[in-house]
Amino acid sequence: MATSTASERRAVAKREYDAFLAMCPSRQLLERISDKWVALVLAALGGDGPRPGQSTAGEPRAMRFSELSRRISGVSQKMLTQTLRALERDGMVTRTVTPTVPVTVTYELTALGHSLQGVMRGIKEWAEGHMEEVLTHRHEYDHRQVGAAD
Amino acid sequence: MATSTASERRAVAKREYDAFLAMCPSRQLLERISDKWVALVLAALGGDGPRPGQSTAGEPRAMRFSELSRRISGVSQKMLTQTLRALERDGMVTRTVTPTVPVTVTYELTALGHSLQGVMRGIKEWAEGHMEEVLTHRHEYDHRQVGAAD
DNA sequence: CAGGATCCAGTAGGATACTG
DNA sequence: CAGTATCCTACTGGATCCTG
Repeated sequence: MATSTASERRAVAKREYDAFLAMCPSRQLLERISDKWVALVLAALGGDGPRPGQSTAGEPRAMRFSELSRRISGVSQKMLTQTLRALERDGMVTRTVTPTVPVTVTYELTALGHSLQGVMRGIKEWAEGHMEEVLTHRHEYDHRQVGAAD
Repeated sequence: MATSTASERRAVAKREYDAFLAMCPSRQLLERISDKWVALVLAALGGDGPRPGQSTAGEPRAMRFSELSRRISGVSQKMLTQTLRALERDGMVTRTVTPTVPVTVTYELTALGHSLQGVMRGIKEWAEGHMEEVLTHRHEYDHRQVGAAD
């Protein structure tokens, strides 16, 4: 509310906000971004993952709605729209409408979105990279249930 | 299953698994860990966040069920149990039962869990650190709806 | 093509009560 | 203390239909 600069406020915020507290706004933000679709949309816009053909992987990139929809297999258009709206509202992506014959809409990461993507990329890559290990643990765990009682 | 080393398998996995694919196991793993409770439990066990009093912040630490429950405000015991079970099954945490008078159960991060926690910590901190910025964007966005039609 | 509006099933998740 | 079991609500999210 005061006339402090953004950097000033943010420095304070780091100490003020605590996601461990149920009532803290940062808790809601954590819930928002702790979402598989958010992770995948950011990853897609961030140029993450194996792309068919060569590409400027790792570079942020504007993508159309249908393009995103194809890339993130299994996402419904409702969820995609919803996720994009939320990300736009939070200032993570920009939505650009080009009034062509059938309208063209592109989404692109903002600086803020890109900073989050950097962090989220780690999550997705961790999941992909530790899959085997986790699968092994699950197998073991499930067998301990039916197996020996020790 | 084979006799390859963990690092060998992981190197392959990195290329095999793709969370963009709906059917890929890594997608399910991404869904699992893209959960606010997972993030908070890992953060708690990882010694994250401002702790009342001084503490060995940043160091993994064994915590009791009730302790976790208190630390993560707003979590129901059902969700906490469920989250801990899932994390245990996936090999992220160990559950230790000490047969004292009222039984004592402690949870602790495994090496695997700790590696994930390192990544997740970024998410939580990002949320706490960029709260102001996001709040500002939301405010702007919401006002564009009712405000001038440009 | 991009997405709003609806309907509706499935499930996440809270409240409560009981147990070793 | 550290759960398990049950009930029940509310929201998630998919499918479908419709519009600019």
